[in-house]
Amino acid sequence: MTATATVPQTPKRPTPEPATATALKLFVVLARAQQAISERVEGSLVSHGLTHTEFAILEALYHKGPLLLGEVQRKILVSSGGITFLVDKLANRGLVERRLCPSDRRARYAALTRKGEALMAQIFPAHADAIREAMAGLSRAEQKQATALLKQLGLAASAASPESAKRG
Amino acid sequence: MTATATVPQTPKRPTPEPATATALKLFVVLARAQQAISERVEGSLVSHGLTHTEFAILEALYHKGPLLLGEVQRKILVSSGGITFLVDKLANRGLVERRLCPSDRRARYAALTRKGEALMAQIFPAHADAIREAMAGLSRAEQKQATALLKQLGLAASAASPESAKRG
DNA sequence: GGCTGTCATCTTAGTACTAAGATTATAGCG
DNA sequence: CGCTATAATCTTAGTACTAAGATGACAGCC
Repeated sequence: MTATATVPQTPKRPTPEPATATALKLFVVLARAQQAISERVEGSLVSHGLTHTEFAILEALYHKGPLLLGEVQRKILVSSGGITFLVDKLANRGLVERRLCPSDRRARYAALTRKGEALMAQIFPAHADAIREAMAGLSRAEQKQATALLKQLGLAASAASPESAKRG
Repeated sequence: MTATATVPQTPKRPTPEPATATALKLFVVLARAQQAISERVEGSLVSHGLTHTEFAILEALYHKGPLLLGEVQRKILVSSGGITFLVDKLANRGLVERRLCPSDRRARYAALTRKGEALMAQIFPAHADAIREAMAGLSRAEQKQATALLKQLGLAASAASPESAKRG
């Protein structure tokens, strides 16, 4: 690890074309906003010993009821190995259980246990509040506007990308 | 691992209050859009054997010139251990080098090597193109609108959150 | 019924990064 | 000058998840 003494200077780089510069700017701002929001909201999950992804699983089951592991996987966008790992962890904590599927012996449903239901009933309202507060930098109308723009953006980006469909 | 046979059913959950529902929706859409965009853009980095974070370091150095490790860290929002780890990796690949700081014997500058400069000159235009294409779901005006909204959102979320300032 | 391609989940090895802490150096005060 | 609090970077142990692959089951065709 050789370190060299020098004085730093800002380099000259080619200026991007305006349409590209606009896209680059949005890219950076989008990533920053998402990170800031996530960190803000994740704070309320840490105190319950839950990662963002674990919570996402609990939330999906809470609102949708029992789901096949593959359905959960596709809903929260994790790998197949990841869903096994995460459901194992939640099952070990007694929050989730696996159930047989009557029509397909390969498949398994993940479902909240009573303990998991109780936990979600307790923490989901606070989580929703944390999200509401995190979004308070925008008015309700602005939030709807942002939602419409981002939905359009996300759908277009997903539609043209094979990566979004491949996860496992 | 006990699995129980059952028929899945959708549960009844309390309906969130409208302002909260709007915020929840934006939260989901924001995360989805960010993930779709990231996956789309990261595809072009993988072929060069670079992770998103590695590339972010290279890009920061490419545009700003040599930076103290702590400056890089704060710019790309990683932990202090992370910056050491990542700069080590990039240095081992000959893309980045550490340089002494004349005024502070604790500090180190990270700087692109000639090899790193050449790589960035090669791949940054393609990366910028990938971003432009990923954002093509929105018109230029819509991109600017989204940028303004997200900037406001991100700044407000960061300002009220101590987590964004703590990264060590 | 047998066969083949595909699917659902699990297993395994690996990695990108974090949190906590250690070490050395600096800044500021008395 | 000495002391103390703080700062910059590195070290270490750990973890959340991925990619690749394995295993058993299902669907559809002949």
